[in-house]
Amino acid sequence: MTVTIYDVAREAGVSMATVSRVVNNNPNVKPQTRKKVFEAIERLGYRPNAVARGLASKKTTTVGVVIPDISNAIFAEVARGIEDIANMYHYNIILCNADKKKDKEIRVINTLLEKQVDGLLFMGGAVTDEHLQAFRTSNVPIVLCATTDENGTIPSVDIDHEAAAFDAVQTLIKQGHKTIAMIGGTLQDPANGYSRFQGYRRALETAGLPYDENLVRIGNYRYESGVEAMKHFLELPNRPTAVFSATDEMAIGAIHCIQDNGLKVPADFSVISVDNSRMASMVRPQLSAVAQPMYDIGAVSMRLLTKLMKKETVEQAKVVLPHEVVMRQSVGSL
Amino acid sequence: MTVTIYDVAREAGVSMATVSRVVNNNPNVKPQTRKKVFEAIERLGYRPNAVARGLASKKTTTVGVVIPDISNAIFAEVARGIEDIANMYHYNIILCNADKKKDKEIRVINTLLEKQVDGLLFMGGAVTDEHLQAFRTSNVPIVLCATTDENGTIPSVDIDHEAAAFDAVQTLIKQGHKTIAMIGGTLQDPANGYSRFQGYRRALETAGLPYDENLVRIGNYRYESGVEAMKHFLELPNRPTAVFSATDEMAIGAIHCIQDNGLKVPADFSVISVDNSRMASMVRPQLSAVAQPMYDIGAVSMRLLTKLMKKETVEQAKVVLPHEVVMRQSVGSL
DNA sequence: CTGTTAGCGCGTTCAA
DNA sequence: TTGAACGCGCTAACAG
Repeated sequence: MTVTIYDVAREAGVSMATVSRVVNNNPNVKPQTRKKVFEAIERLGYRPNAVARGLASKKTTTVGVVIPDISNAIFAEVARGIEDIANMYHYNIILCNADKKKDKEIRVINTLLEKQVDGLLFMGGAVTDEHLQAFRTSNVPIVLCATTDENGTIPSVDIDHEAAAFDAVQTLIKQGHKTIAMIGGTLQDPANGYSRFQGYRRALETAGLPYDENLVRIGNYRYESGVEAMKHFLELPNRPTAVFSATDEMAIGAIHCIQDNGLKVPADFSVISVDNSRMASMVRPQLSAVAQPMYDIGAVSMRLLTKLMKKETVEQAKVVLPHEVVMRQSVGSL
Repeated sequence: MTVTIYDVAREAGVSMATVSRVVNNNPNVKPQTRKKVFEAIERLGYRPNAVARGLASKKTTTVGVVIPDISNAIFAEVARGIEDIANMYHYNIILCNADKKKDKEIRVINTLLEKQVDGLLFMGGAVTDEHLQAFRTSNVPIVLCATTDENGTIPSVDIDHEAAAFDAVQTLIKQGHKTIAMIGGTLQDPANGYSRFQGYRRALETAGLPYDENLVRIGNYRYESGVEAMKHFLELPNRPTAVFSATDEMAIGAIHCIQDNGLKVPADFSVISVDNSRMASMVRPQLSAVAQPMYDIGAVSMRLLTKLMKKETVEQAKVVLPHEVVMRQSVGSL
């Protein structure tokens, strides 16, 4: 049924070792022999079995990537960056959604390891001791993508979420805003949640502005929770004049909530967020946001992983990519 | 270094066959023996090698999915549907972006086959003879996802793109519109391009409306091409009163173009599209669109693939999922 | 219920 | 430059 390396060897009148050599581009083969083998391969329609190869060579040329949710535009962008670079280095990726749920994450990490991936890209929620434990039982390199572990022992590539949030809020402050609300993520989420909240507080503090817990609402990163949060702010006695959102989607929800209440952005409210997804320029007014280079985060982390897999020495195992605030139309001065 | 099934066997004082049995939940093992084996596994931290298993059993429990572009929200949604069901049936997915480029598609199909995937989900552009050729050399089931081949010989799951477009345009016609423009995709793309264009024409014809090629522009499915197309329409002497877009993104681009020119939707222009992505309700006015059940397309096609992989007989190898027009705010009567 | 024995398809010494 | 032989870690008969 399936044609193997033996069949090719017989057809070409050589040994299987020779076939293996030409398939793997080993230079120690006489050109004429090589030609004979290629012809036999062609004639038989031979397709190398990567599983057998993986067993023999202990390399699968596939890497595992655990991602929170591929249907989330932000992560999908990262995934594309990963796959492009993986492809460039002849790796394939096994993709697993884990929804930032610890149990699911641990589970997929293990099945990925069982499948003998050559490396692992982890994009998840918090990196707990259990994660560390699972990582430790593996002998393949791992890089954290768009996350970091607290003690920073694992290679990672991400932006500085705290600084990004700080810059966003400071932008608002520079425009004269003094009552600034925040729509955040759960503080359990170290990157998008906790760090961005810290940046918000530090910006307030630095400017000598008071912190008011009534001005922060925790959302789930999605559009709807943005409008919910904004509804709350609109009813406040000390209504804010600006809002900082941890994600584009929530920011857009907030903007629409404002507009639906007959108010205007940025005339009545300024809105800024972190992400700068494609959607930011696809709404009116166009959203001002701190740009997170999602594609690059994916690409760079995959590139880093290839180096690790080749056991190359890497100078910088913890890379922090730059962010930048891109001003569009949703922020105005007071 | 790595602990194998032999090590576990020795540690537990049984044969490797027995270890294999308990690992694979074979009932023919005395509970006590099973317990001994589990303990040994625990003690040694044994992790089954899926590659070796794959070689021996000729099954990898992984399926290949070739997708145009994971960073496109529509496809990402399909991918999520695929992965959820795959996960449910204990399959993993190897994801490959192919950008609807034939060469790239053929290439990834082959590497996927080399990796001995148990099945293939193909989501691409046109299914050419070369594709058919590549499919034929494989002996694993294949299902087309969000596409169809013309002669319909390959199992597939999709919506009826022609009918979806027809319904969208007819909605416009029912509101009294008589000059209706279309922003389409390349006619080379059988599903999103050609079929939707055919639906547009049939709707016009059915209503006795003339077809004017000046009223159709080909875009690239993205926002920017939507605004470009709309610019063109705005300058026409016989300016349309409504536009049908093949995708949400282009529709939103058109809406913004209209608004930026001081006109209003739906007062001055009605806009409708096919897709109904999350974005449709995240713009103002909210976009009316024919809903395409992307998640379900992914889920159903993966489910179909599992049946095929189990060699179950499937009644319906060509499933057409229903679409529905969801009216929001971007369509008004003339 | 358990163990023995063949492979699965290929990479890789080691000799020749 | 080539071939023979072994082993990668596991499943799957087949015996017992």
